[in-house]
Amino acid sequence: MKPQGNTVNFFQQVYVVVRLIPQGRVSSYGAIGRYLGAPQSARMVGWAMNAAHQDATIPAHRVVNRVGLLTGKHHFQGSQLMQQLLENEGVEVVQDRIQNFNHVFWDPVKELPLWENPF
DNA sequence: TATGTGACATCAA
DNA sequence: CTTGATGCCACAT
Repeated sequence: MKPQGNTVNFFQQVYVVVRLIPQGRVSSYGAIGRYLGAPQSARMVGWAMNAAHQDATIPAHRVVNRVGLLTGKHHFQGSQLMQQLLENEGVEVVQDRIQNFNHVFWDPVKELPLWENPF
């Protein structure tokens, strides 16, 4: 156990939550951070994604910032790959921004009961 | 140990 | 709408 708590676990948590995002829906760094009990650590979520963006089992393209802007698209192989993936799932994207963001937004805190939480 | 960095969030102007 | 500043926490060096 770690007295100071969460190091690797935080990343693992992020991965777990991201994998739970349904197809055709998106979530935000802040929302995931809140779900993990760290509402101020949205940057960590981004960092976790950065560390995991090579992991194909993690749908990183479904994670955007709070306004639905595809801020992380430059980290994908193709400049349009992220948008392509989202549109492929039925998410409308215009000028790197998700349309109807409120409609497709998936907040783990609201949508997800506690059952998936490994803690 | 200290410093810099980041796929963010929020507020002020 | 934009820009700038601040907070946050883990990681890299």
